[in-house]
Amino acid sequence: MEKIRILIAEDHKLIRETWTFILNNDSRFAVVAACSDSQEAVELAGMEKPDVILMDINMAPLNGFEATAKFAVVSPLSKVIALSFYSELLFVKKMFSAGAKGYVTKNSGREEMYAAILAVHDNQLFVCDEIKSQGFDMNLVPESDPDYVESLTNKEIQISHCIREGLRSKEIADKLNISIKTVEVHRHNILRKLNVKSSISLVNVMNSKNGYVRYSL
Amino acid sequence: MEKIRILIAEDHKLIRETWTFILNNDSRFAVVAACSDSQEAVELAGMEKPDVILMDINMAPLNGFEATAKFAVVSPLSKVIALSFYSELLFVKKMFSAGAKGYVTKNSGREEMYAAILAVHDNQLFVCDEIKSQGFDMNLVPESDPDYVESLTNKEIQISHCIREGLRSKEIADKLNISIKTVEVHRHNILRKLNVKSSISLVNVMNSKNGYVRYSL
DNA sequence: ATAGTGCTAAGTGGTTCCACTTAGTTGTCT
DNA sequence: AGACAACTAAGTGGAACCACTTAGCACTAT
Repeated sequence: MEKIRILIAEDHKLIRETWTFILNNDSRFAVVAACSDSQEAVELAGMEKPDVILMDINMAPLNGFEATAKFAVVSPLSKVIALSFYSELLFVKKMFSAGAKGYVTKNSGREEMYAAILAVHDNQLFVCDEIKSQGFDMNLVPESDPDYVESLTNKEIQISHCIREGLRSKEIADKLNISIKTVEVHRHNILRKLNVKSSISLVNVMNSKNGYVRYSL
Repeated sequence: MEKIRILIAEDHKLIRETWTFILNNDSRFAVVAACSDSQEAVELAGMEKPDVILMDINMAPLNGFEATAKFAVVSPLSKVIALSFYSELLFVKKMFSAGAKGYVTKNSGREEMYAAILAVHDNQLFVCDEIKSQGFDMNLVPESDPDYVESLTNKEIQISHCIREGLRSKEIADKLNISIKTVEVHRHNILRKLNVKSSISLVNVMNSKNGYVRYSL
């Protein structure tokens, strides 16, 4: 039985070193490379052609989505498992749309990680229990639908920035010279499109480095 | 040479199991107990009298400060090392004031964790490089430096973390087993003390490491 | 010309947040 | 014993948020 060859891309040093250590101490696995830089990860994937790539979605300079798309080019047979501290369904859907085969949050156990690696290596999709319990249905991920998550319009992007800066609907309305009701409609549409449950969650999504590309104006 | 006996209190299952595994595979250390509940951690500390306690600062039902204070009662010789994803200096100072002997963020490496455990076990104080690089001076930890800012109380810090994570007052109340009205009072006091006008602004302050808010576009 | 998209905005109704007050309990320090 | 701080929690009132609907106007691509 050949060992499953693994690449780890994770910017938290503690977690990266820890997983390298743990997986290398299990006869089923072999960590062939580990790095904290997503661009480097793409290059390493091209050279090593690992069976499985463990990929934090919160990385630089490429975010998890962009990196996953590049893995498909440089090493199409590698299976990507996304690692994340957050369990926002937005991220899960985006990562699967980008081509990931598994998604594991940091509330998962070690056994769950083993299961994830074995599953994707066996050509199955995998999501951890925490995501499942939030009602995520793997069958509803159309692999071929890049716009599964709707993109924001210009106005929505502008207003999402205002929200992030802590402005209230009334203040945004004054600043943009529109009605507060219009702002509220936009706010509602933003939350719906990004599948977050409150403006505070929106701020977290925007403040996280993995930021959703289209936030730039 | 006796092994250093360690208790791990950490609610993220992945991290808890991982560290249990790693430390148990090092001849210098022995993990005698691990749990995800801070109250349970206090009880375990009383029974096991571990040499070192690795303690996440954001736990329930007791937060890291409260738990650290209790450790000093039930097992005065145990050295507490605080673990945190965040590096706000305010929290570092609070933990040292509460009696912690070390502070390690999750950006630290495995070797740094080993060093921390060995250091506190040898009656030294320890902070990780990330904290040091932010200008934290261990010598300036006067057990009594209360008015740094108008500092938050333990409960307020705990609740501010919950707010940051996007939890609503009701959800926080359920998680901490207190009334929603109590949560609202704490929330109000947090905003007043930190002089921010909304929870969203609070999140921005907390998401920025050094107190200013970055809005990179 | 017609359908589609985006921006605008009003309305309704429920929930949450925010500000502030009062007040009982516990624990600590002097 | 008295003062003080922290935590608890109730109440009041108003503002803001959230969900959803309807609908007019401008622009564009088929």
